[in-house]
Amino acid sequence: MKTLKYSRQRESIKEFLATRKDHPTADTVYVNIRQLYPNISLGTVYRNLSLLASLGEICKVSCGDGVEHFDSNTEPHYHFICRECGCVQDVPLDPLNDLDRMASNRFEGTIEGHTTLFFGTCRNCTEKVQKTLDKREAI
Amino acid sequence: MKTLKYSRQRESIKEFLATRKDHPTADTVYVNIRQLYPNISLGTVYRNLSLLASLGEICKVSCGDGVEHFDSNTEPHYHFICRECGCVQDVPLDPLNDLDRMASNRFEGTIEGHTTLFFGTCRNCTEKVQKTLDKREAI
DNA sequence: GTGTTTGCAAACAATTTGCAGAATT
DNA sequence: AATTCTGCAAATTGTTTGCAAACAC
Repeated sequence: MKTLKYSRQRESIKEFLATRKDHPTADTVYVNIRQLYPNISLGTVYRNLSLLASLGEICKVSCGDGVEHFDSNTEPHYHFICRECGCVQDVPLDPLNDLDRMASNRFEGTIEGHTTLFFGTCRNCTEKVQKTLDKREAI
Repeated sequence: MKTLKYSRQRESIKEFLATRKDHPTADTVYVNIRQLYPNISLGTVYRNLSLLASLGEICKVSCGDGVEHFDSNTEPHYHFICRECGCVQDVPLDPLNDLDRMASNRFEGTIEGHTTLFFGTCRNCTEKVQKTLDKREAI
């Protein structure tokens, strides 16, 4: 029988994630938690992130950038990743459950859900690109 | 100036990928190409897969399973990953360009496109699960 | 006291890279 | 001849794991 025991490290990881709406990586969590618990180890961060994710208290977000991101928002929702700076953001769009039905109709197997990842240029990077163009124009 | 030179290894990687509609990983490509070129190295496979992907001749598919998959079909299309066996398949559903527009309306930044990954149980695994249930019922 | 969690370091898996020699143009 | 590509091995990166001590119940 495996009961769950309290740990301040786990608690503070959960709290930290809740304060962020970007989607930090394990390493970012580590660096930040260390300000409160300087002795915490990266292994502990990874262990707790996995545990919390398997308990459904947070969720793992894979964006194809080679690193896992973590999100305190466990409601299914869409994400965006910027091709310029790699930042990950939420897209405030209700997931289309129709998509699952449409896919089921054309797929031999059981479809349980989907994730959608938008890509493009984030607001900040779009502005930067615009400024660069403006400068060129001014010459 | 960097011109592209022919290489049989690269050619055979491209040909191999074209014969497969599952979405092999670099290692699977490696194991298979080795039957034709026993001396090929994993590094060469990785280098060529990246090169081909950046040329747009194949594409990289990230499924959140920790390994990159590669696809000879460069048309944008949706994918499915099985939670049981981890296999990756195409979902024959036309990508919804509307989604990009809907997301753009609610997002400050430039949305260029999206990928969608369905998850669930593939046909094979669904059948297996069904057989297990049948057996239990029969007792 | 029993069982879980931690910090640390070592292990691992996927991918990338440096380099001398082979292949392509 | 000039340049690109390959095989090999070593390096890098992100993540997991084994273990003794610390902590929670």
